[in-house]
Amino acid sequence: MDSPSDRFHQQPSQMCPFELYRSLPDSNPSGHRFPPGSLSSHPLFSPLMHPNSMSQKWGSFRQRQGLFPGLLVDDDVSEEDVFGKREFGATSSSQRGSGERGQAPEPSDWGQDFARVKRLRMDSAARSEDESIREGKRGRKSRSSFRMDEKKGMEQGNRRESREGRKRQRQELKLQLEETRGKLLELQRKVWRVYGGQADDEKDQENGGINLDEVADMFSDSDDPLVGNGFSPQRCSSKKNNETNGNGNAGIFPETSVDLDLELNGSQVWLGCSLIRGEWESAEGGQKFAQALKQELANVVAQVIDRVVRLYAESDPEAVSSAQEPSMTMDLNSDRRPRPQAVEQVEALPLVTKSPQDKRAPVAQSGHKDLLLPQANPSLAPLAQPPLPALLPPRGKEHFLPSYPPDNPVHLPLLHYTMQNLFARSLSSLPLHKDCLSESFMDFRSHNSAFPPLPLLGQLDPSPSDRAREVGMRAGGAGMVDGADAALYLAAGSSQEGLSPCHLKKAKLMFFYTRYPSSSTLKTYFPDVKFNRCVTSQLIKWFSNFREFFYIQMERFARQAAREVLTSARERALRLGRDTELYRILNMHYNKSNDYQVPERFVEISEVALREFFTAIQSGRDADPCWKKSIYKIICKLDSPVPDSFRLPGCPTDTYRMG
DNA sequence: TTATTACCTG
DNA sequence: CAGGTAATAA
Repeated sequence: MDSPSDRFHQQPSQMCPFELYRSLPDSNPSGHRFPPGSLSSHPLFSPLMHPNSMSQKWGSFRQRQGLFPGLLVDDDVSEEDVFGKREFGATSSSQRGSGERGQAPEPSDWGQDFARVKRLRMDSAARSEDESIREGKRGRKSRSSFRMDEKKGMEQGNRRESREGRKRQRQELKLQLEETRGKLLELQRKVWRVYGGQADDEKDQENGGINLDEVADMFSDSDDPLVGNGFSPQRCSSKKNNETNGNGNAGIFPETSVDLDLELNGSQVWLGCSLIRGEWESAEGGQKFAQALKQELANVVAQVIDRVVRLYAESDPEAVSSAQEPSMTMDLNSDRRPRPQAVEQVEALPLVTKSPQDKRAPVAQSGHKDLLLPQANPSLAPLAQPPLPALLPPRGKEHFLPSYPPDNPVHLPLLHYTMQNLFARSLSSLPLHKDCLSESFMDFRSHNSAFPPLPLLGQLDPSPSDRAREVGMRAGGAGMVDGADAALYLAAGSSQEGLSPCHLKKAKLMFFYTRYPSSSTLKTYFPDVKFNRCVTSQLIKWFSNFREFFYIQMERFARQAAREVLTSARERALRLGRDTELYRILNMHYNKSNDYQVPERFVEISEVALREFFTAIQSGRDADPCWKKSIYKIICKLDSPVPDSFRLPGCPTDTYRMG
């Protein structure tokens, strides 16, 4: 047999750490990866769904691309800028030259239509400010209220005349709006086709309809019923805009800022990934697309962390100074804190809440650590309860991408947990699917220069996942969110000392590679755990339990095989393919959520163990009270190196498959 | 002594 | 899966 490492390194080669992305263009009939209503399900339009990001990101994108000169006017560019300084038609045609790129549908007529409507709107807006405000308020009033207004108008004929004229103007405007609206909708469809690609087009036939309509809604006046949509937060905010901004400007392009939990620093996303529209259609388009998504997620994560760190810094005056250091570049020297005994105390009492004096975080030098420690404390729950108010000025995400300090694994996990907490909490207020979370976490990992993209995270497990899934929620899961993984992240975030269900899950997956991990190995692969005697022995105990289960199954199936009379049946029973019952049991035990591909190596080792048990039983060695020892010895030597991805905090399982 | 393991039990 | 215990090795 090859050496363990050799054989091990063979198998995971073709795996893609972003399997999810890679499979993006494929249609997914079951649709469980991108359920309707999930933001992630419509990556193209997700920027559009965010009132802010829509205007900023997509706006800047199309500005860069010069795609839709007509639409340009309603973006960040002020109206005066467009109509006052430039002649729209000229602008339109000149931009068209650079913007067409050969394949875009001719948008100039739409743009001109749009400009006409725009002018009309400008005219009416130019009347007077208060008037237009009243106008807007009146916009949705009933006819009776109009009549009341007219009665008042009788008193002053001039006013009435002008009002009549305005009314006509309004109607005209409305008509044109309707017309424009239709064209906009069409335009949206074309944009969708151009950017979404044909595959997505077909894939999203079912939920794509909703999507298109939603986008159309966002670009249209909000007379449409808003009930029953999938994105109530955005939609509601958009509607609010329309109602409060009477003149309807905001209704057409709801770029008005709404304080969402996550505001994306738009241009970074699209500009950062150097995406040219044409590339989306090419073969690599999917991957670029995925990168765009990744980057967007990373941005979100970075900003959220930034905000919460800031928040916490504000809530803890003593930590402010450290929190205002450029983000999370961990102070590696923070361990030379003047009160090392505090650390000792923590380590000695891993399962006990920290003493109040430790929480004080007395020295700014150690601020990062202390800053984040309480995140784990339940008392901090109120921290992120409000939907994260003040938004920080966006910072580059590289500030957050942890340059993972292998020599000092204590700090990063805290950061990681902070992210986990954040995301877990964001779950409640954002329509993000938990897939997004996992991906964003992985995004951090994959951006980590110290650990290049993980090769081990593999393809779908060919074994039937149904049975594996019927277990449902994790047994030990603190299943707050409907997915075990999200819950695990949450749980992991709730204590930086001691072991969480997430750690248990990780340990189980590690068992696929190593049955007999040394304590130093454990320390290496659980960098987010504060190791003390108790925690170490608990981890060791876990692996002991894993082994116990493993060997019990092996012996059981070996005896079962030994009972077979026919040699063929016996041989069959000693095979351990991925379609066998024994495999299913093992997978169920160590990979309950079935979101990790069982390494081939583990299957082989299991079969070795099975056969060893079998031969021992066959030869009657099992009469010896310590007959298993020799088998243990054999299995002990078959440990494989654990993939590097396990060095990172958190579960390495949720990267490529959710369900 | 301490650490690790297997085994048993709940 | 954790607690307890005994055996064993360093």
